[in-house]
Amino acid sequence: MQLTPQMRLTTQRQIILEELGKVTSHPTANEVYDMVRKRLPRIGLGTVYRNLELMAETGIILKIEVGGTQKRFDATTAPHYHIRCISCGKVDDIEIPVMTDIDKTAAKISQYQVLGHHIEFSGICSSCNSSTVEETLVN
Amino acid sequence: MQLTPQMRLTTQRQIILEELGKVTSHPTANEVYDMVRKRLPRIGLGTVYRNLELMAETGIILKIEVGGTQKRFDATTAPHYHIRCISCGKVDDIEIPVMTDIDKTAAKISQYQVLGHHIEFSGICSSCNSSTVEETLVN
DNA sequence: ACTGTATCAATAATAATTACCACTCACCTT
DNA sequence: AAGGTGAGTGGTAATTATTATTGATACAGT
Repeated sequence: MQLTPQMRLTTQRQIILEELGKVTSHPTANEVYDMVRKRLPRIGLGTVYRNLELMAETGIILKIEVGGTQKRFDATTAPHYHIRCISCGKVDDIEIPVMTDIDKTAAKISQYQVLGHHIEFSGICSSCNSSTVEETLVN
Repeated sequence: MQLTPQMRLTTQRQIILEELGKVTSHPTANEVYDMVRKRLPRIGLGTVYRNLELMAETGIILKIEVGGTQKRFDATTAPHYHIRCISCGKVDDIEIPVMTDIDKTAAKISQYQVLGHHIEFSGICSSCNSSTVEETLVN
């Protein structure tokens, strides 16, 4: 973990980062909390929020603030796109090559200083797709 | 407004839709509430939320649920992309041609049944850009 | 060991949205 | 046009996700 001089490598931070790195999904703060709590039962939810936010600021992890009501976090910082299941809310990476040129196109036609872009696909994941209509109605 | 048989055309709905249609920005529910309240001072915030959600479901308007903490609404339902100012949170349309082919590419390489995609650019809008650092600190 | 600061866990506060409920009014039937 | 009915409303409470506060604790440098 890239630390600034006054930043401490605490057990909580190590474990939050380790657990986030273990999964390929994009957990919410609460899901990270559940994962970390198995190893650190006394950790506070606020600590998880604070540190995920902090790591996102320093660029160690990625904060995905897209569809859905909750923020999600991603240990992979290299630019990539996401796909969200509209049924269960799960977010996966999608291996579509990143379009580096459209930022320039955007800059030309808009009044904005363009910093980047993100693509989010929406769809239905395989597990939700195999569910029957009856099961979907239960959710 | 496209109504289902048991759906009623109330004054509230008409005015919400009218006011949303007047602006090219993408107001939040609360901003729509402020706009509508000028003509219907006794309208409830819940009514605005309920009807924006309903109109988004029936496809009359578009719900933009991407970056930022609040949902935003758009009277233009034709597919198009957005650009968000990371400083003030404002969302504008961006006139980049919609890529119809990448959904098929996404479908091929993912396990999902792909339904669509959305691109959100991020940047700094002209008014925020012209602000001095001092002014930015005040916000 | 002492002091200053970073971080913690617990909890309170906030922001955005949704749910609830008694009353109202848009629309159908006559 | 008048009456009946249930979808919709406004006001408020509840919920959800997140952030701030606080007092305690741990660590680094002297």
